[in-house]
Amino acid sequence: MDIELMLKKAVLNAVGKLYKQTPDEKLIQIQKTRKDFDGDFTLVVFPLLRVSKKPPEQTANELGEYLKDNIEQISEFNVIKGFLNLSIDKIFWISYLNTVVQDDNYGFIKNKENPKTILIEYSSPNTNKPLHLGHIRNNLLGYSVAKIIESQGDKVYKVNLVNDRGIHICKSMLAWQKWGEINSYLNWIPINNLDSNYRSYLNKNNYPKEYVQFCKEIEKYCTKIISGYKTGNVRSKLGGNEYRSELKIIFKKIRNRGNSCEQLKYIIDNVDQFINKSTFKDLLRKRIKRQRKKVESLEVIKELLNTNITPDRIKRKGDHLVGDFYVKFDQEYKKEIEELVSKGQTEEDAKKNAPLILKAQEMLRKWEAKDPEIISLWKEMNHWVLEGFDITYKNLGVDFDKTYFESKTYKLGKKLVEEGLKERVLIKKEDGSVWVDLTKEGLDQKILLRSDGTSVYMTQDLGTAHQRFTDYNADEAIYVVGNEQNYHFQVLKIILGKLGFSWSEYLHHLSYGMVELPEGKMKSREGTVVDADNLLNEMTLTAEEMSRELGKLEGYSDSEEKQIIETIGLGALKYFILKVDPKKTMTFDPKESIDFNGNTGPFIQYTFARIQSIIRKANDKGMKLPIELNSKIKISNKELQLIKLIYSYPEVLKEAANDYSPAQIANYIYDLAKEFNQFYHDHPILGEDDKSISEFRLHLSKQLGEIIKSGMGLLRINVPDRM
RNA sequence: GGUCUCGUAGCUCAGUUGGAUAGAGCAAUAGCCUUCUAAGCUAUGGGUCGCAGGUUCGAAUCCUGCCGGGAUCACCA
Repeated sequence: MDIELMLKKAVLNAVGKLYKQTPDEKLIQIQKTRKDFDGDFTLVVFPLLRVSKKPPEQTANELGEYLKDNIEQISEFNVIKGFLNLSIDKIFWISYLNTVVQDDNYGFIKNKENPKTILIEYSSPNTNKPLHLGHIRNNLLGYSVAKIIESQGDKVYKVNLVNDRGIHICKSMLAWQKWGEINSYLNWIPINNLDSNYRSYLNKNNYPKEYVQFCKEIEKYCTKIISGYKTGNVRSKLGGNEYRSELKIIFKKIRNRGNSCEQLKYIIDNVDQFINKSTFKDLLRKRIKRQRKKVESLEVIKELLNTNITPDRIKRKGDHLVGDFYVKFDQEYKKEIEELVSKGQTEEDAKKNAPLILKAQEMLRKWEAKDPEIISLWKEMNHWVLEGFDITYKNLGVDFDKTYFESKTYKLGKKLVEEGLKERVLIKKEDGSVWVDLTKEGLDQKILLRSDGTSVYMTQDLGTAHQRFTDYNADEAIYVVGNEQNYHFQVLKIILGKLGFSWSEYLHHLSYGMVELPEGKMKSREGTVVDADNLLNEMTLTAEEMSRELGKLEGYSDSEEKQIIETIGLGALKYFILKVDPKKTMTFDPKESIDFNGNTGPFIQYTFARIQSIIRKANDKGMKLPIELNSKIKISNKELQLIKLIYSYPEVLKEAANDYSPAQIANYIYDLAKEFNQFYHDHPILGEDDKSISEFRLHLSKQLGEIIKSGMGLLRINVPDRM
């Protein structure tokens, strides 16, 4: 039963009876009474004055009297200025709570009539660099909105469109070809810039297996020889003391390099020197025949060091490795531009003429011509990146029903354009390029096919939109894409409309604001990006530190500990991002923004854990929840307030689904948790003597816990039973 | 320059189908752990809702102009 609807009808009825005139339904404004006034629902009477033709206070009083006398659930009313505050009988609220407790999917809509099929695209990464903070917002939003819409009974398909082709990936490929030898890579990659995983990995001496083997071999041979000299087993004619001292020097050099990381670099840098030393080689070859194979294996290792790096060899996440090369490309490209400028070219020309960019463009052409060598490199590098993304997605807790690749879809849309030309919706210019004229819509002209007949981004998006709607027979499609593309989607929608697709009006752009750092925008070229994997890691570390400090991790096994800190760290991050209205630009301060007190994820998780603790204790006591609550008990204002909050949950979900706004759920849950903590503070639950009241409070708490879990679940945030 | 968008407490954000005295958290200060988890609770201070007009019973919310920040306006994606 919807009490608000009932009230509305009652008021309509009352006005008709009292003033002999039925007002427009829109004039009946029922809203929840504000906290600082008595009452549950408020009727704003100002709009009704036209009908009543009496002053506001009098009108309100007359209506109040009538409603109190005629509506069973209305127990009290009061009038302040032009506001009629109505109080609903507490018996109603208690019985409402009763029905809610018995509903396992409270707030969710099941078996909706005519459910819609809705596609939601999010993430849409480029395969040339790892995911960053902006992607985190995108992914969390996309996943959460999908869940929220699903909760309202519609069928949702989550879709990812991976941008795996284009000049950007060629840049990484080219840099890999040029500076990808392991030797070279380890030389230019700034060790300090490597992520913490990699650093700790090096410090643990877990070198790539080839290096480990290499170092071991060298060391083994050398000690063997040296000890041979010492014990006199090696005859002097085989080498003499000169070898011995030489080997000693090599060892000393290696060992003087400080940490293992630098030792490794030193060995790699000087591998030629070691292996080519005739002394060393000859010694191994001639004098220790049995070791012949090992000498050869040294050659193999040398070979390996001169081959190109892969994620496997260095144990670096593939997306990060490819990202390294993207950055490297940019650095070298910049150098070339500077050089050309110093030789007298304008910057603009230099950007076009730099050899590197020309090569990258050539590579793209080869790719389009399906050059086998390029294609296989492209496949390999994309594979690395996608493997890396999968890990990040898994850590974030997001997934997809289907992944589209631009390499397969980029040619789509041409047909649509051709048809558009036939229909004379589009125009062909003299040079053969195809445009759409949007000047009537207050926009510019937009190109759809280049003069050489190839498609642009827009063409492809037209095609994928069409394909998706047909693939899924969808009713709506939502694109979770940053607000920098507002113009693009505006145009996309108009063009699809012009091409005659009626579904174009059901294409929504969920445009979210950028995530900025305190210093301003994130810029990958300037290194001011917050890497997604790093951030997730650091959140967990902070959570661990915090929990230890508070002594919350005592008495847990390692795996329980790990689970708790991950839940908390991730919860803090996800909540922080999702509580902000999607469309707003948000600021993220890595050091200060992430808090565990106040309006945060951990605060809510903590509240949930508290409730679970009470329930555990109740079970221990053998307390059972009654099927039917005693509706005659007295309940406090705080308790009433909590029931009213529970009452509004379904409405919050509905609004959040309509507005694509997880933030509304986040803020609601925060409210709920805050109110609960206040209630908890001064209402004993298990310690209450009156059994009916104790049962009621336990009931109430349990239900609040359920809603916290359910709401947080829609934000993809887990809640721990204890913390 | 055109178009779009945002501007609320020192900071991060709620609040906008027009409704009562504009709310939280962080930071600051002062309190509360022999009782269900103190990642909690209570209290204090902190505001020209960017500015100026307009619409009306009533404007942070709607309209216009201005100021300030951001995005976008490629035969890039």
